[in-house]
Amino acid sequence: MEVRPLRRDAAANRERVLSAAADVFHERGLAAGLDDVARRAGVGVATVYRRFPSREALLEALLADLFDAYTAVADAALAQPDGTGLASYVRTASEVQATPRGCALRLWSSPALEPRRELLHQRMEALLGDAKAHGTCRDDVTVDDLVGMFVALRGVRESLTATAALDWRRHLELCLAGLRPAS
Amino acid sequence: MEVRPLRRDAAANRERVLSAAADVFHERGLAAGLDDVARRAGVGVATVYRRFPSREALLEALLADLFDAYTAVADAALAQPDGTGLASYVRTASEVQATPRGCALRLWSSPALEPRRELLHQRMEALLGDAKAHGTCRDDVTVDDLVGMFVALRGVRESLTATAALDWRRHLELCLAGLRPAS
DNA sequence: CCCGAAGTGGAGGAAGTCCTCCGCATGTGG
DNA sequence: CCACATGCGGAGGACTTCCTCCACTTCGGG
Repeated sequence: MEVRPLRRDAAANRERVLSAAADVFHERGLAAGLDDVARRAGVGVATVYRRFPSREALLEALLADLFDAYTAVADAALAQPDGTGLASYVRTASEVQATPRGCALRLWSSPALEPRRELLHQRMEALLGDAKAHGTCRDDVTVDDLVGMFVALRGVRESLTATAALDWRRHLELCLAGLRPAS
Repeated sequence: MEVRPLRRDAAANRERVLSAAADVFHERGLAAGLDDVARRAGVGVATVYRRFPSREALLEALLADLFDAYTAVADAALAQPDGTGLASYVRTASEVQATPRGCALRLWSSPALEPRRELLHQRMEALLGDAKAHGTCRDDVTVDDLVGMFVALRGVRESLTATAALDWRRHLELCLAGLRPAS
C-alpha cells in the first residue's frame, strides 16, 4: 500500500476538480455530466477520470470533506455543555449543508466512509445525551432521527421550485420544535 | 375549445401509460427513459409521446390525480371537526404520497395545476383553522409549512439508501410534534 | 357491413454522456 | 541541466435517450 504523493500540480488540479464538481452538482443536480465538471474546472476530461475512477468516488471525496466539516461543527457545539449544543449544532450544520459541497449528502451511507460516519455519529450521540440531561430534548430521540432531519432538509432545499415560498430554515425550526419535550 | 373524447382503446392506453409511468418513475426516479415507460405499458413509444407531448405533461397528469386524492383525504378529515383532523390528514396524505403516484410530487408548483392546488390549499387552511381553534396546533403555522413537510417527507422516502434505518414515518411524527403548541 | 377518421408501433436520426487511448507537456530528483 | 516518470488534453467509439415519421390497423357511426 505504498502511495507516493501526487505531483504538486496534480494535487492542485484535484482540488479544482472537487470544487468545480461541487458547484456543478449543486446547480444542475448529481446527474450532471462529468464533461461539464471538467470544463468548469478548466481541466481535461481525462484528468477527472484519472483522479476519480467513477462519479461515486468523486462524490465520496466531497462527502468526506462534508463529514469533516460536520464533525468540526459538532465539536464546537460540544464545547458549551449547557443543553443548547444540539440545537446550535443542527442549525450550523444545516448552513454548511446549504453550501455547494452539501450536494454530496445524498451519498450519506456510502460504505467507504464508514469511519468518518462513525466519528460523527459519536459526536451526535454526545450532543443528544447532553441535551437530554438538560431537559431540552425528548428522551426517545435517536441519532437516526437527526440524520433523517438532515436528509429531509436537503429535500426541501432542492425543491425550491419557482412558486414555493418554501424555506428550509422554516422546516428546520419546525423539526427543532418537535425535538423538545412536550409540555 | 371543442375537444372530442378519445376513442375507447386510446383512453385505455392513456391510463396504462399513466400507471406504468408512476411505477417506473417510482422505481428508477424521474429521469427514467420514456421508452421504458412505453415498454412497461405494453405500448409503442409513439403512443406515449402522442398523448403526452413532454415528460412534464405526463407528470402533470399524475400530479393532477395526486391533488385529487389529497383533496379527498382532506375532505374526509374535515368531516370530524374536533381538532384532530389536521394530524389525520397529514398522516393519511403521507401514505398516499408513498404510493407510486406520489412520485409526481416533485412538480408541486406546476403552473398548469394552479386551480387544483388552490382547492387543496383551501382545505388545508380549513384544517389548520380547526386545529388552531381546538388548541392542537400552534398559531403561527402556515399552509406553506405543511407543504414543506410533504416535500421533506418525499426527500426522506427517496433517500432510503441501503444502510439507513431511515423511516419517513418517524420523521412525520417528529414534524407533527413540532406543530403542537409548546407546553 | 363499410369506410374514413383516429390510433398504433417501431425504425432510426439527432443529441448527449461515458470513458479510454495515446502523443505531448511538465515537474522533479540527481 | 537533463531524463524520465508523472501528468495532461481532447478526439472519438460505444452506448443511451429523445422524439418524429409513416405505413399499417382498428374503432365506430351511418
